[in-house]
Amino acid sequence: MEKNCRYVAGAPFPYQYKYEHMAVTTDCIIFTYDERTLKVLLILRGGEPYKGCWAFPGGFLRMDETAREGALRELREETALVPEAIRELGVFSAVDRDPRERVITVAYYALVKPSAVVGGDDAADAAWFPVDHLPELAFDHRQIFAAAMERLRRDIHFEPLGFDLLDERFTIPDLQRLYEIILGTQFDRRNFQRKILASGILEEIPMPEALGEEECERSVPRFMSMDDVPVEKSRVEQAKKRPGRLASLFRFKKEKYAEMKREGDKYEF
Amino acid sequence: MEKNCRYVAGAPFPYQYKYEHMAVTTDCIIFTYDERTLKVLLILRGGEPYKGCWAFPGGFLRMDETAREGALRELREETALVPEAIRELGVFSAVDRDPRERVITVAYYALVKPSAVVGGDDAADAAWFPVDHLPELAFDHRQIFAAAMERLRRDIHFEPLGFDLLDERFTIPDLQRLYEIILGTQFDRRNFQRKILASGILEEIPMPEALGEEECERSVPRFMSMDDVPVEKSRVEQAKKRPGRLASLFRFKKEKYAEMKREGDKYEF
DNA sequence: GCAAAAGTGTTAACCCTACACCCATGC
DNA sequence: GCATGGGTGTAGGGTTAACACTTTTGC
Repeated sequence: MEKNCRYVAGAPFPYQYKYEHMAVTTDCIIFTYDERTLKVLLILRGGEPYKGCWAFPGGFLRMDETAREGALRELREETALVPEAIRELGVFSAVDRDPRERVITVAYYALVKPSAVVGGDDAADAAWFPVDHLPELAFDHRQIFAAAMERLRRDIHFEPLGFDLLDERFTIPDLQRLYEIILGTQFDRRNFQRKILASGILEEIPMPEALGEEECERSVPRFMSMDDVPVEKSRVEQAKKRPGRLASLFRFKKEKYAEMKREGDKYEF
Repeated sequence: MEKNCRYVAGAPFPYQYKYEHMAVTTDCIIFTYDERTLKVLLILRGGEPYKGCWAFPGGFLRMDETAREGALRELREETALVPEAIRELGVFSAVDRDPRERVITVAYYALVKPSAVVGGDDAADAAWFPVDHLPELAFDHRQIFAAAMERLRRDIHFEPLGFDLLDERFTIPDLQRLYEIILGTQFDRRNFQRKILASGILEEIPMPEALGEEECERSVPRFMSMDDVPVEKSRVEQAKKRPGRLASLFRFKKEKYAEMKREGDKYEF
């Protein structure tokens, strides 16, 4: 087979090809839900182009990794996050989307719990932004973001994505608020409760256990949006704030959902 | 900005880079529905690698075109087909999927009417294969095909894709068979009819017009699967074949569906 | 006690499913 | 006539949406 490329060790431009090649990058749109707000993770760009602009974490794809692996690697390097699952969002390939050279990007999106946001050292310039208050974004990342929001809205109907955005234990009203934010609609409180419970994927956490909140080490959010102050919202504090009956805590029954999927029962919201 | 690449005119390998680059290709999975069978379009590979194997139409992405444009161009060049719409299926990026060099591919899928299959000269080696009788495929195209089938099954629930696969005029029983093949299920004849009519996206073709079939130039299928003989199935011939009442002809009300989409009414099957 | 938030129950409208029945056509 | 396939109507069960009522909590 005729070779179309060669490597010239020591040359200033050692990778040489018969035909022009483009660069391939990956980008990750990471959502979380905290303080009743849907947020995405952005990185402040330290170098050109778009220096000083915010952008989604990502970078050039290596030769020895798949696009998915590359996306996860860049995300880990830049933010120390390791989401349970990332989903392919699509390819963005406008010819002039990067001023340096022809670059196409494979975008992924993922959902993380607020409690998953810990550690990560080389990411002094990472921050969470509410989805409706994004700064100016580098490259075509505004367009990528729009695609991610639309996709999230579509996918949440058929997969219990909301639970990936909430902490281990959550209340149903909280879950409802999340769905309302994502879908931009309002639901009847009572019907929502019944519907979500009827699906059988929730498990109530009995009271005694629910009260033992103090022992549960709550990790402090690692990245904060600009003018944020970390707020510890234990069940007790939540109760102290405003009147009204305390909501019960629930857990997502992962195994039950996995079983439903195996059996072919389709989850739908 | 520091340059990472250069062009050395006249050199045997004129495109030179500081960092290794991968190649990017596009592939198209084209479905059609003919003779009560769901089929995909394959190209017989004339060169290495996988010479003599069948593969989906596609090729290397150029520097001056988006992935979508590249996919459409390759498809046009190889098969003379110009589908109304192609949808991104996903990126396939296993590191060893191409023996020549590192190649990732952006796959698209599209649906075409049997009548759209005409002309195209440089495609002597293109052929339609029933989806359940595919030959051995080149590269990871078997895996790409599986993804395309799954995707088609998912998408058809929320978009009237079936109509893209049928000719301008079709009967409801034909449409039902198509849905059953794609989804692998059976529907009640009567409920199917009512449901699809209730959606309001079909328009009946009145009898006199429906009978004027002869005038309607039917294009002869351009590509045929191996052991196929072209069969002209006019309404009259269809009637001649087997007993039973003739089914009415319908047309897909494209404008009506576009309007529904604008209004936010979601189509669902 | 009062307002606010959470949880439970009820009813009526709607939709979907499973049929029964009738119409048109070839043999 | 009879078998085959297409088109229309209807009754019953299940689901959903809208709302009333009760419980728990802060002030």
